[in-house]
Amino acid sequence: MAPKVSTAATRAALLAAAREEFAAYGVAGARVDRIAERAGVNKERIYGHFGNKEKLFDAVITEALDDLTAQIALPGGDPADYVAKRADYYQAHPELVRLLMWEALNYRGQELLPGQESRVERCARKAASLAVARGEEPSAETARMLFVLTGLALFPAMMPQLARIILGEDADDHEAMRDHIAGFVAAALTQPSR
Amino acid sequence: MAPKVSTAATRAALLAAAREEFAAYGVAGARVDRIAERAGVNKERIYGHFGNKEKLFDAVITEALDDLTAQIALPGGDPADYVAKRADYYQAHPELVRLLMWEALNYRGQELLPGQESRVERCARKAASLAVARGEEPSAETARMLFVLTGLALFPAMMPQLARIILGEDADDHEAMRDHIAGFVAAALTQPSR
DNA sequence: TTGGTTTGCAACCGTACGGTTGGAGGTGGC
DNA sequence: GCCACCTCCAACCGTACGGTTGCAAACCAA
Repeated sequence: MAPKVSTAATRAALLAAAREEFAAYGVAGARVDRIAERAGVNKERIYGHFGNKEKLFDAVITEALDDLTAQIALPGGDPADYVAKRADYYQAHPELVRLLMWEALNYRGQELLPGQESRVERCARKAASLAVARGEEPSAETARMLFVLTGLALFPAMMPQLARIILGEDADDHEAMRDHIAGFVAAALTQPSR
Repeated sequence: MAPKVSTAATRAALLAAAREEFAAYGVAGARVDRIAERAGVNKERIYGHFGNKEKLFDAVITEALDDLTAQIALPGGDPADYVAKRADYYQAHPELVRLLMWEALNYRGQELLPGQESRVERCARKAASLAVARGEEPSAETARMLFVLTGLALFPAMMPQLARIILGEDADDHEAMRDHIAGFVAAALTQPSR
């Protein structure tokens, strides 16, 4: 049998190369030749390891976005600080933001891919952490709050074009936007919950 | 010369068909044969009117998103109500939301397309309206506030997959999410501005 | 030592796709 | 009435692309 390390290394190289290619171009725009070249592996190996281009995309999405939710810390006592840190993280990792967007566009109306259970679980723990920090029981309302905080953190990195239209030259001032969002969250959450 | 009405009708049919196709599939995934078929026009007419597939996409983006900003009313005295109405609008028009996302993914790091001046101008007027409603002078801060309100309204329609992960079955409860967001905005904006 | 399995490669295949071409019909100006 | 121009069509073209094939090398178990 061939060395397992080598087989695993081939697979890892393909996933890393595919992540870059799919982040930049999406499924339809990505090219399997470019992925193979970037990985330094023969393109037939993509079919050997993953089956076809779309299954490779599924694998990239599952792995990358699971990694993403693993990296993001639990909300602590300060939701404004949490959102600011997340906004910084997303700004620093636009390729992950773009994968989230390709995910949304590509899997519209579909069930979650297999393999996303831990991603769901981590988000449930984040919502629970947020509830506890607010002295509340976890509920649908705290899940919505987590979703809204996630949206506030993500949106600037997702929509640079819209930022350019609304903000003009200020669009590039990430710190100002991050601080504005943090202030917005602080203002919203110093009120007693509705 | 051929009847202008007929020429304009061909162009309009192509744009309408292209809007649906690009909203669903993006540039790379869209098919010019499908666009022509949907428009009931020969595919060569796409090249006659627009030049190539990407220029057709540019035309669709410019027209559709200019229409979008024209349709959205100015923020009035109640930003929470404004955001709720916009959230409802985006939920009812997912194809426009998707075009915004394709725009963001496709034109990363590029200058705005020619023809978007009125879109920029309308957004400037919205930011000004928001400032006036708050008894403030228009400033970078009110532009950021408009951007944040836009993000809050858009995010649920943009990220149904993430909604599914964070909210589970509640992801389909648009009214609950819209009201949560409106409450969040009301709470944030009853504070004196920082 | 041999045979079977696994992994990987170079070369190749078929077609789906964006785009082009040659010609037809209608219209208006002279 | 003729010619030039505009617009549109059916048929076509070349190639970029996802995916496949036949074979080689390495490894392991018997």
